[in-house]
Amino acid sequence: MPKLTLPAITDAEWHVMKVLWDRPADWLPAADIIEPVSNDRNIHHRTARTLLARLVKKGAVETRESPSVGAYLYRAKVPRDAVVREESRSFLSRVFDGNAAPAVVHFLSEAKDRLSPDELKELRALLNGKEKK
Amino acid sequence: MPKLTLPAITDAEWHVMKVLWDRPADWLPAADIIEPVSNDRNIHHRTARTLLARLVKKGAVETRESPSVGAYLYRAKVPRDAVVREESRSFLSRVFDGNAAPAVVHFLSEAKDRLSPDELKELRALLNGKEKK
DNA sequence: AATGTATGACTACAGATGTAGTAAAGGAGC
DNA sequence: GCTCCTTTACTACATCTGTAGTCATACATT
Repeated sequence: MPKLTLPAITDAEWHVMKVLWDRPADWLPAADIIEPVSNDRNIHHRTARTLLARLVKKGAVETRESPSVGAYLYRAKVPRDAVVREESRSFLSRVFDGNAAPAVVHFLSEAKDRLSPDELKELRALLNGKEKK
Repeated sequence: MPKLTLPAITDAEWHVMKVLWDRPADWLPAADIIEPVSNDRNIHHRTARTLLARLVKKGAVETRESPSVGAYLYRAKVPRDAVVREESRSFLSRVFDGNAAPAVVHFLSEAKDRLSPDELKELRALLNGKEKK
């Protein structure tokens, strides 16, 4: 098992990955990926296609021959969670010297007055849950 | 007032900024910045110096003539808070679609069992403080 | 069959990034 | 005063990034 090293996903590439991650189980034709990306971000479809190609090359996306010869189907190969974890880790180490607590405080303060009651409850539960553990 | 647009600080540059941010009020000679950076990260001092120069160029660091002619003293020009806020904002929008709550949950879960009682207390206070507001 | 159209392969290209070398000039030591 | 070291200034350079163009091909449409 070649422990799939997480490829780095750049800013622009994230938009492509998000489309794929929204339907993790489906093999999508190129158009279904390129269109939303190029529309949402007002980017040339050529650009979106390049991003897709780069993601394939770096192993973040896998392909399969499509029924229509000469075309491919695409699917995310790296799981979103893993990438989120890795990005969070590197962000944390860079900006908060690796200390999660200040980061939590920061985001909490920023999000102040924008948290829904449900979210508040969830957070409080997390904090309390910890305690009991 | 030319509302100082925050320059983007790259990964490598962060290490330099951290040294400067540790003593925000002092004008430091180049050596005091370059040495720790190149030692800690095992980087050539030439490289550290280039990073410093780039930071000056992009307006993140300001300089002043030093008593010893031909040399400069350096000081952070952009405040750490502002950069942290901006980086956090862009991270949040990229990785968590701009929603702070999931991010808080994420970091909280990750930090689980590593939070000190004091940190726990602080977080709880923040959550409750919000409520009263 | 002729023509437009989507697709994939390859190319382009400026600016950012991480890494470091060379040149020039002034002070420190002998 | 001559030589060496430090500091700034400038240059180098491969790679990555964001952005997009060209080319050949296979399909779809008329």
